[in-house]
Amino acid sequence: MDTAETIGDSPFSDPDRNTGSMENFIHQDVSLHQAALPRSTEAQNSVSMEEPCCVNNHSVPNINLGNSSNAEAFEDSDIIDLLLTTGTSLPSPIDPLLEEAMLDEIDLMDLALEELSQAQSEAQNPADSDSGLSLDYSQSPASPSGSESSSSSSSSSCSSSLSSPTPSLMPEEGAVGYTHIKEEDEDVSYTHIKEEDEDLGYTHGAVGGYMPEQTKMCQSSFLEARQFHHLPWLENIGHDHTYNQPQSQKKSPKDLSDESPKNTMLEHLSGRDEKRARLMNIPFSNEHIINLPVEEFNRLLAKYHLNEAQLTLIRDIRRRGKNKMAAQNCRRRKLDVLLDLECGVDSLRRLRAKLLREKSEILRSIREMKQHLNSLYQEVYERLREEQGLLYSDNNFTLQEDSTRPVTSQRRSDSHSRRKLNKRQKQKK
DNA sequence: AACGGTTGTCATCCG
DNA sequence: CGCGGATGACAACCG
Repeated sequence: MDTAETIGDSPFSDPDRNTGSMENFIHQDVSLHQAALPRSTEAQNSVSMEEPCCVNNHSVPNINLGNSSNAEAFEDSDIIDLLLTTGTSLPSPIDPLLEEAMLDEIDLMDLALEELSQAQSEAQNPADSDSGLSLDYSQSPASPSGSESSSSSSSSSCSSSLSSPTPSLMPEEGAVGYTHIKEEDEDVSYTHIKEEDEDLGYTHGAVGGYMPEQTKMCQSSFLEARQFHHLPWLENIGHDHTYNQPQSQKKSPKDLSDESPKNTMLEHLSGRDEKRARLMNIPFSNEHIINLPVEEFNRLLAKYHLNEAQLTLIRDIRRRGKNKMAAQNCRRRKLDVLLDLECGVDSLRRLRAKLLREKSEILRSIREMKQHLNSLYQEVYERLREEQGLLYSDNNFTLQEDSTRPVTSQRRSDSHSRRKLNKRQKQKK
């Protein structure tokens, strides 16, 4: 069952998410295409969770299956009871009504789901397509690992057009650090440090914990949600899984080319720690302080004769820098978890709708079989009556519509009257 | 001006 | 024990 597979395919449990990500995309595209096709009876059953999920409740409230006016009106237990009782000899008078009502409800649900799918396919025009969006990720610098690169481009496809935070351009804010240093502008040249940097062979992005390998099932949901509600938080999420890269590398060409006075001012204001480092004559860049591995970091410290204040500042800078990245990772991860949960909810909703639809199909076939059986009974009874018509009156037969055993009781009464007749004949003898 | 979102930072826990 | 990552909490800033 594909739905079960999809449900079990939790983004957290998939060890090989990178390879599966593109397949998910293909599936989604196919599903979208299918969803846009005219609906057929068979197609109803093909609704699976491969369709783009993460349809937020708030974005399409009319499909909320939790709505009592919708398919929820038929509780599962009711349907099961219905299924169980249809096999009994007592035809429930509400059976047909219930079935019809349920079918109507399910049809309404189908329509709602179909409308949703069409809205999704319309939202994903070529310019907005996932692949198109992912192209923007070519801007992002080489990631520490190839897998992460592919992961980021695929899993965060819906977000790449979104404004990725460029902290390097943001003014420093928030709590004040441990070392309070009077901030003055001093022009300390780093020219002599460059050579040292190259010797270190330091690779950007070596630091970082969260290696997101998750393939998001719900990329399109971002587009949807943004399209329908323009949720501000969604505009900044975007599953940008290039968490571990130094923020200076995450600057897009657009940012680099944007040399407006405001940005230059921000650039100037940014880097409180950078200024402190200059003030304290720290002989290497903050980027190195933050991103170097411990061993190389210690080696670097050993190369210079630094006083206690300088060492303290360097350690603070390193700690703050690492924690800054960790906080960013943490927040993005939190959003990912949230989105995955939404995907899970949506998948379960779809599964529930599918199961309800299957149940209705089963009920429908049961009803047809009962009608067929009834007609067979009637035919048999007509032939019996033709053979022994004198024994029965016409009003003796009343076919009970939609009953499983209309003739059984009839047959019982027939045999009963036959026995009476034989008894009378014997008495006459 | 109030408010919600974003971001940096600190404190703390944990491996 | 120190280090580094994760995360809750807080504050500053922004739209």
